[in-house]
Amino acid sequence: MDVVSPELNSLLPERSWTRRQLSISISGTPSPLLTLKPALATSTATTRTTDSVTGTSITTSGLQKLTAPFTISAANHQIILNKVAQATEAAKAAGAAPQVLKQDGQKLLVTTIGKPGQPIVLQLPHAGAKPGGAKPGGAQAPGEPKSPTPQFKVVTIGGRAEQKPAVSGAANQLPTLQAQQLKTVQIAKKNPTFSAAPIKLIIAKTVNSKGLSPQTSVPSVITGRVLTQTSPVVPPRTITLSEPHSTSLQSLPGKKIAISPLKSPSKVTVVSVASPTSNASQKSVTLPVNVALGQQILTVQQSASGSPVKVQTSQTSAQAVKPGQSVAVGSVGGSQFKAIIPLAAQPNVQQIQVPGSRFHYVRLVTASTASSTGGTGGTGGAAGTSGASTSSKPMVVSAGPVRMSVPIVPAQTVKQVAPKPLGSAPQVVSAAQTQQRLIMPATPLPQIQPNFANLPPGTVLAPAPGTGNVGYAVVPAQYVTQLQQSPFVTLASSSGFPAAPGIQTQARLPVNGEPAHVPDVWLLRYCDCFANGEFCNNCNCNNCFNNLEHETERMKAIKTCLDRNPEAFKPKIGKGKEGESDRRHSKGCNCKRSGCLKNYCECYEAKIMCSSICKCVGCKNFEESPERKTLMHLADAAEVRVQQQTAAKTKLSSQISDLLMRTAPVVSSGGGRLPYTFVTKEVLEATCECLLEQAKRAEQAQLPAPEAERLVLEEFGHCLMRIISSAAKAKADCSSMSC
DNA sequence: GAGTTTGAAACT
DNA sequence: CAGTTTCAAACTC
Repeated sequence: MDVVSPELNSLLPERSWTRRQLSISISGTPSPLLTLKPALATSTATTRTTDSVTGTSITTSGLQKLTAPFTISAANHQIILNKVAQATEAAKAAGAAPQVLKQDGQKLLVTTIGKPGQPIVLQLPHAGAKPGGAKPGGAQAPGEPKSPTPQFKVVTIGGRAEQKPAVSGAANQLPTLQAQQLKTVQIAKKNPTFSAAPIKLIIAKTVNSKGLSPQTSVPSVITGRVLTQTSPVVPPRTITLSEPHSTSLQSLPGKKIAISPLKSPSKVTVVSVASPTSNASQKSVTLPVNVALGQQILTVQQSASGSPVKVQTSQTSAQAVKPGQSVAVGSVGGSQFKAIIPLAAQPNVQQIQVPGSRFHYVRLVTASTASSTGGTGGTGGAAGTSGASTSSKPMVVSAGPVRMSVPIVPAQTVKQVAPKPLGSAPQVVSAAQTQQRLIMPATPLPQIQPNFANLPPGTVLAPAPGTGNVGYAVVPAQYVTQLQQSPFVTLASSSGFPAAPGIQTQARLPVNGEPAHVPDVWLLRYCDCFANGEFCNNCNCNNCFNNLEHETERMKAIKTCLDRNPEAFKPKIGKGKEGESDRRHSKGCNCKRSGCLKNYCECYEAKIMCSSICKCVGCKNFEESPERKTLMHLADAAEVRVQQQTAAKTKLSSQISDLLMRTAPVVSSGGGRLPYTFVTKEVLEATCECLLEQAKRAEQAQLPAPEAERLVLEEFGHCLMRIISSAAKAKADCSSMSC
């Protein structure tokens, strides 16, 4: 479950360590404290760094006792918890809340992901330790005692006693774990800004509601996870990982945030944020932990802006992700994460990819988002989203129906949302600008209520209450381009959804006000782009409605499809049942003639074998099928041949190119280097001079014209002969020199 | 490239 | 649930 190591404090503004509290709450959950699922040993420890405390039981404030032996030593600034796993296992068995060690308001969240019986060492900050560059240009809350920000060398989680640097090399590899999902996300480096306000770290996540525990239960549709630092004085401030300028996230050293998944208490998700101040800030930081089966680890790493981001999961191979791109892990409907990475190139457009959903979403952030100052935390189902010094608002996922939204403008004001170039502050095009047009009254579109679980195109992420005119639209990635090109403008309206306060709707119409033709939904059903939740782009489709110009109609079609089949936009290929590691078709194929050995078969096309849920006839796409084996062999052989041919072609091409380069004489002809080209500009000029000279001689001799022409032609022939002779000689010389 | 085959999706 | 329709991709020639 959600676990936060003390290093999380390094994410926070420079504040007194002893007054600092870290907590994790799920977006939408009222409790500001860490809602740790006790599936694995997790505990929250509040310690006093001035004293050395040893014992076996600490009464927590409202939480459980930590019965495991522990040692808190101020001398070495460590907290050693022994066999916490066992203790927390008991808590788990009892279904109890996470354990907390609490003294003087200082709280450490400890997880025992590792083996039972091995101690957990938490490196506490040294008294008087300096922030260590953790607060570049940060602001501190007025009146707040200025205290050094602790530097955490290491927080070892998972039964490892040795301390490791916060940023380590690739040597720290997770051990091979079965049924474990390792997810590594790098977060683009962000400009550090600071605020003393408490910080919430939100990792949006689509949640399978079935796996939600009471503590993490959120409104049924969507949820998020929030790491919260609470303060009795300053209202909580929320920062999402997606914030392009999220403050302390990148400015504090050594951050490892362990977050447990919402879905299942048996899973543990670890978010590790590398230190940007470290020289190895871009290196992979992997928390060396032993994780039990079924655990899920999400490692969030920080990297310099502009550097590629790698996403590593246990299911998919590493792939390069550009800064600003969203990184998606997991799959829709499961315990997946939606890690939102700031879009470096377009600060006000953040792409969000929902794992497995094949959708590419972007978050549109307006200037008001960036400039808005401070706000109280979220209310009700929606987590707090206001950020005092952040340039963009955290994505807030809320319960209930979610509706597409763009930055909402009060009254009749129209805002055009368009990606801005890198470096430019997010802006909202005001109504006075030329491209703005008032399209339609701000009325809700109740018919557009996509289910966030499915995250169809146009899903809305609502702004937090009290955050002003800020909305978030989750739209397909193509939306970004189309927003730039489209003559349409968006008009948002207030939401009428009681279950989703702040969720707003939008409606779009052509600029000329003409009502868009309602497309035949049927036409969209067979469009792969539409089925994939994408806008058509460079397709050959005629009268295409799957574009931004027909967004309203498209949204209706989406809703129609979802009404008909709530899983219409979910990927067909997913993981099998519990224990089935292989992928399989969610519905199974229905082939009759192809024997499931042609690409007509969706199973075969996905390179998976048919399963028991398939209704195919004469299926030959199973493990022992000789036809399938033969086909596989043939395919492999064909692939080998293609590779060999490609290699041969490449080699031949290279040889020819090399030969031409070596045999080409160094003869300049108009700047070009032409092989065996001797008719250069100089040769031509010389030849012409010879011909002219011959003509002058004929003229001086007063020869008749035909005779003069004959002399000129003869001279031309002599010139050609000399050119040819020179070329042959040069070639012979080149051959003799083996050049 | 045109025509045919095939299966998914939607409809009845 | 079965049959039909429609469609687009896969496939064949």
